[in-house]
Amino acid sequence: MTPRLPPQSQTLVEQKLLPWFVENARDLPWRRNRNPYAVWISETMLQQTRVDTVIPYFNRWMEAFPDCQALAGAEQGQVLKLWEGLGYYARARNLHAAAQQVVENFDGILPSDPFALLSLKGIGPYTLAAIMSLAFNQSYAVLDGNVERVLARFCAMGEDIRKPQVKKGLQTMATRLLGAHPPGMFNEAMMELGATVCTPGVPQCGKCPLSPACRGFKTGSPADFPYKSKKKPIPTVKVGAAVVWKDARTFLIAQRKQNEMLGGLWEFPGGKVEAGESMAECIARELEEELGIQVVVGDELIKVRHSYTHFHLRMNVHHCQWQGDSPQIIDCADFRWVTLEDCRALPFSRADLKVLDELTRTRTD
DNA sequence: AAGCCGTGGAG
DNA sequence: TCTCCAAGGCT
Repeated sequence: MTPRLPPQSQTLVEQKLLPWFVENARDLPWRRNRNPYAVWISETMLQQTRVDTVIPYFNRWMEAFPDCQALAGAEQGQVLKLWEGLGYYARARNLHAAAQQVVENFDGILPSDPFALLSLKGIGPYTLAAIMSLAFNQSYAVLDGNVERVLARFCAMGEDIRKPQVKKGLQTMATRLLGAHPPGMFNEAMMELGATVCTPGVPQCGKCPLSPACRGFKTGSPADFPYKSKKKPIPTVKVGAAVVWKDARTFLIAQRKQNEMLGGLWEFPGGKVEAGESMAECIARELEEELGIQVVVGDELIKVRHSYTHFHLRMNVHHCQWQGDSPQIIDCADFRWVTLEDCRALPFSRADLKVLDELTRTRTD
C-alpha cells in the first residue's frame, strides 16, 4: 500500500533538502520565537490559509493575546473580531475554548503530551505533529497538502490523493523519510518546498533539491502528480436580507448561532428564498421566523455575490420599515440595535462587511 | 467515508 | 467569470 521511497532518499534529505531550507527559508514572524503557544496559534491560522494572509493576523493576535491566559480570559467577540476575514471561524472558537481547557487542566501551559494535545479542541493530526516537532523537537512527521504533493510526485504515485487510505500511506512515507533528521527543520523544509518549488501548477524542478531521485521528475511530466479526482459542482443559493431601521441611524443586526456556519458572527437578518417566493416575501417571512418582527420591505440597498467552499451566495439586501414589535431571539443567538460606528467593534463575515461598506458609502448624514 | 466549514489569489 | 486550492478538523 505504501509506495517505496527511491534509494538515496535519506542522503538527499541530509545533503540537499535541509541545506536548501537553511538557505531559502523565509523570515516569518512565527519562526522568530518557537514557544509552544506561538507555534499552536500560527499552525492553526495556517490551516487552509496562505502565509501572506496569516502574517498580519498572527502579529495582531500575539499582541492582543500573548499567552493562553490572555486568550482564555478574552470575550468571544474580541477573539472573532481578530479573526474576522480569515475564514473557517470554528478555528477561532476552538482556540478560545481550548485556551480555557489549558488554563483549567494544564496550569495555562500548553502540554507536551500528545494525548493531552489531541484532547484540545481544534488540534488534529497535522497540528499535533507540527507542535510536537516545532515546539518540542519530537520526531513527528507532518502531512499537509504540501507534503502530500511533494511525496506523491517523489514516488510518481498514481492513486487518487483524495482517498483517506492514500493519505494514510503518505503519512507512513513521511514518517520514514523523516527518519532521524531534525524533525522541526525537516517538516518545515518539506512544507516550504511544496509551497515555493514543488507547486500545484508547474513545479520548478530545476530548483528542487529532491529532483535527483524524484520519480515524478524522471517521468518528464511531474505536473501529472498527484492525481486528484474532480470535485462535485457547487450550487448557488439565493438569499434575502434586511436593514431594518429603527431611526435614521439605528438598524437591527442578529448574531449567528454557535456551531453553525459563521457561528458567533453578526449579520443582517434574512435567509434563503423558497421556491415560488418573491424577494420581499422571503425577507418578511425570514424576519418573522428569526426575530418575530413584522416589516415592510422597501428599496434594494445592494446585491452581494460571494463564494463559499460549498455554495455560491447571491444575497439581495433591502431597506425595511420596522412595524414596532420587539425583536425576540427565536432563530438566532442574539440581536442588537446598532449604528455603523457600533459595528466596527463587532465581527462580521465578508459578505456582510460588503453590506456595511455600502451603508457607509451611501450614508447621508 | 464524505460533506461541511471561509477567504482571496492565481491561472 | 470559473475553477482550483492553501501549513485541516469535526461530524
